[in-house]
Amino acid sequence: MTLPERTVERLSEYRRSLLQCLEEGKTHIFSHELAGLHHNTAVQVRRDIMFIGYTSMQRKGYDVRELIDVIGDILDSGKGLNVAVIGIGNLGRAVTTYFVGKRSKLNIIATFDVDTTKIDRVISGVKCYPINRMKEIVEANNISIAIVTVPADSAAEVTAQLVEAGIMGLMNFTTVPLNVPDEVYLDEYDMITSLEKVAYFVKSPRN
Amino acid sequence: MTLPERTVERLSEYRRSLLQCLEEGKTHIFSHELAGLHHNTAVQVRRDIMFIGYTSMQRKGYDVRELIDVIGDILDSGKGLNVAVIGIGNLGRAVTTYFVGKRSKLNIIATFDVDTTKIDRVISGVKCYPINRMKEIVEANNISIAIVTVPADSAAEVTAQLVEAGIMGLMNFTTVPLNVPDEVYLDEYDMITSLEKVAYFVKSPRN
DNA sequence: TAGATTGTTAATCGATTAACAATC
DNA sequence: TAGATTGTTAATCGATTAACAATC
Repeated sequence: MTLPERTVERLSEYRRSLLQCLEEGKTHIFSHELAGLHHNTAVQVRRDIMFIGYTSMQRKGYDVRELIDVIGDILDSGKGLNVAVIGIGNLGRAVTTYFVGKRSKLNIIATFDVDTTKIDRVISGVKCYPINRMKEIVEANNISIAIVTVPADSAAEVTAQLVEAGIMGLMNFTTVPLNVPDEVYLDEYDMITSLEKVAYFVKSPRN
Repeated sequence: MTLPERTVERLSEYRRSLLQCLEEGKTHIFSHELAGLHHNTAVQVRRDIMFIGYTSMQRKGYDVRELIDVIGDILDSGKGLNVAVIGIGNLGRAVTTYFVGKRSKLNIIATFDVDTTKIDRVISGVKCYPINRMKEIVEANNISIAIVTVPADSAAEVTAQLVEAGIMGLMNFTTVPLNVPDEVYLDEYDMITSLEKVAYFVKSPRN
């Protein structure tokens, strides 16, 4: 059974708030409290948690630690997945440093770039490889997810290589839409669109 | 009348493809062609275009140049809006260089940072100011949108200052949810959530 | 004309919210 | 108990897709 996309997103967000709570020594949390930490309602929270089949300590709220574990069972694969960042400009470096160190089952274990001066450099503990060794490294290290932060004009080519190398999930941060086969999961994030959307709603607020 | 959020996003994407078409000398485009450039159907494209009230040269497809203009009338405010980037680490620099130069009615005209060594530095032609001059600079330059790329632990404080300075739209790239008054438009983008979502759907493909 | 394409209404799908009985 | 909170069904909302008449 597959969860709704939006629920998956929120569970990821809840988990981080819950980890924060744990650090602060909070052992239980009510649905309305968790809702308050996000832009969200208590009903939504309860429904999301219903989806994953966890039930609370009635009357005391959800057990923070247990809920973290249950969300982990859903979101993390058993052993975790390996991730590569393709293109190590400002954005690639930002994304890499962002993720490394975050306790997570998702491990960034390689970066790639065409720029030969970057090869073998280590960014936040992750080594940079030449892009023509991609297939070899991806296969050897069982990398299943790629984060694409290359310039727009090389995006299509790099994507074809990634698919060829057997990547199963892709995050696209370039400004052009990518094309992948159906079996590859693609998440497109377009900053320009997001900013233009903000500009639109700043001017014409949703009454 | 306010357009659906998803339609606004797609219009922004269409526009960039159309600009690309224009450069390539293409003067007209069919709905199914435009759909093919995005992950999208011809019906969706026509419905989006219906919303903005543009009608095509029947039988020859949409006039590329005209459609660009009509989308511009909807998305761009008359004179354009001014934007600031708050926090000029890797991500802040990436975002700034990303936008500058893109022909757009959205102008990044200032960046801010706490790090005194960065003050007065110029990134992609945009000057960096100390964060304690925020209100002054925002007001003097009529900045209405802020892109927040500061570390998580200063996000809340910076946001309060931005709201106080009169910012009307906010893009949040930090890992913590922000709180703003109702009249301020907030777009949250969370990379960690996006990556965890990709990981989830890689493992359990939507049948 | 026949075929391709459009604009628009109606039906469907997916996600959120309202309502409420059950529990402590 | 009364009040707070939960889990879950039903209603609503928003966005996508199907269907189709109209146009060139």
